Amino acid sequence: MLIQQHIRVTVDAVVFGYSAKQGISVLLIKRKIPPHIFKWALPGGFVHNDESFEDGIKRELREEAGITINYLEQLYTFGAPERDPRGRIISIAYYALVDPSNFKLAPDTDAEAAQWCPIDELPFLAFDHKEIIALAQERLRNKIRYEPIGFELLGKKFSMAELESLYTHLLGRSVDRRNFQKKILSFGFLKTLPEKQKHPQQGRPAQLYSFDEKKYHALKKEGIFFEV
Amino acid sequence: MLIQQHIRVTVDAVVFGYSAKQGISVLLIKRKIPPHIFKWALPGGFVHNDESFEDGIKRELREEAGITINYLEQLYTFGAPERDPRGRIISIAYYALVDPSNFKLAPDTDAEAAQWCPIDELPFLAFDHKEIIALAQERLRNKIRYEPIGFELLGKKFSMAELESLYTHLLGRSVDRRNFQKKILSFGFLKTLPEKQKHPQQGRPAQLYSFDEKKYHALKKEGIFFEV
DNA sequence: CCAAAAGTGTTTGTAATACACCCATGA
DNA sequence: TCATGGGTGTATTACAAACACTTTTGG
Repeated sequence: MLIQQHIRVTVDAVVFGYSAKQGISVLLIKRKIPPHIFKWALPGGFVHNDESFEDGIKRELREEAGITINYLEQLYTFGAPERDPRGRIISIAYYALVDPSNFKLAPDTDAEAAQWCPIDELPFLAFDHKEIIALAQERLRNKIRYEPIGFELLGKKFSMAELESLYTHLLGRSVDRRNFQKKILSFGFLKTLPEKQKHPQQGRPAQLYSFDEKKYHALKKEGIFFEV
Repeated sequence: MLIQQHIRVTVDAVVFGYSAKQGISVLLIKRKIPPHIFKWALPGGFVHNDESFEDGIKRELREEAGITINYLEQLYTFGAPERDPRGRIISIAYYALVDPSNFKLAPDTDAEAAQWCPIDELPFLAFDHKEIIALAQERLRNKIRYEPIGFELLGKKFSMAELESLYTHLLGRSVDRRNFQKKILSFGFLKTLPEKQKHPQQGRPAQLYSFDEKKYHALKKEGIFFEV
């Protein structure tokens, strides 16, 4: 039984960014071709015949937004027969974590505009992209409970308060400052830097930390647990 | 930029079964067409143009083995450009849990033979299927720690010892019999049946239990945690 | 010296762990 | 009555959770 397939394959990315002001944001692009022309959508596009999914994602993100990715992981493959009006098009969705302060958004080819949108203020989105974001958010919320991937959303140096605020946003609830610090430091994958935060807007300058990837990977091998 | 895609899409399933004698097994089929003719492989095949992935999986499993699925979940999509000698063929992998005592394997169309193979005694497998099984096993091991999907591998009635033995196999370590029972019963989603195991080979007959899906789903909504 | 945010320890409750003897059955 | 596997309770330990005052800085 040989059936001629007409299925096309896209990759789409849910790119998460974090800033103290806006909280968790997602990168959206405004479509400049049909279908759903001028609607907001996830960055992504058709996979080339000879490239891996990850290469495809990175190419699209370069083309559409010019960003630097800290973490990239496959999320889920969406393939409902009616999800795209152009015919059978499946989407292999990835999610990515970036530090938005690291670069300026620079839309290039397929997208009219690339923009950060706070996760709680999403506009109407093309295709099933809202569903994809919802799944990515759930995955992220689960994942940070047993792997410290939250660090990928921060810059190289950060204060304990910034880290705590990030987790507060990710978990959707507040945590006790003292218990949080105790727990995080007990893992031993934070380096205490010999410098303090410069020019706080108000109050005492905070100790700065950085993430020690070497120590983290050593810990990870013996199985980490990370409930905060 | 329009690029003509030539990517074909398959679905493959890692079907887990459990028996007291063999432990955790995976369903394999012997290929009767090239490539990798006469090699063992995962059940699966090309997705039809108008069917969902899950429908495709179920159709393939019906055709190739005639089995009844208790649990089915998407695992990962494999798409390395060189993973199939026929060209660019990606595989959307699912994993499934079944109760093997529930049916007899009945190979039909594409497969010469369908057979259970203990997870620790896998033969050479076609394509990247060994990698797929490894990922499925890891996922299963993680998942049973926060959701009681292990029950899908058992029959309707089971003794505490059978359940414990299942978890021992899944987790790859032994657990304390008393603590295990205490923990499991404390969740309250087991029904104590008014009957005992008949004709034990030796020793005292065991109390039988069944899984109470209603209570489980109620619990699940308020977030279950299940470390054993 | 005042406002603002950072830093820090102790107590209490709860859940995980470790551990050993008696019970019911079939041969 | 013996061998085999099933059933059960308690003490200890470790970790999570709750909680408030002092310190440093800039204005």
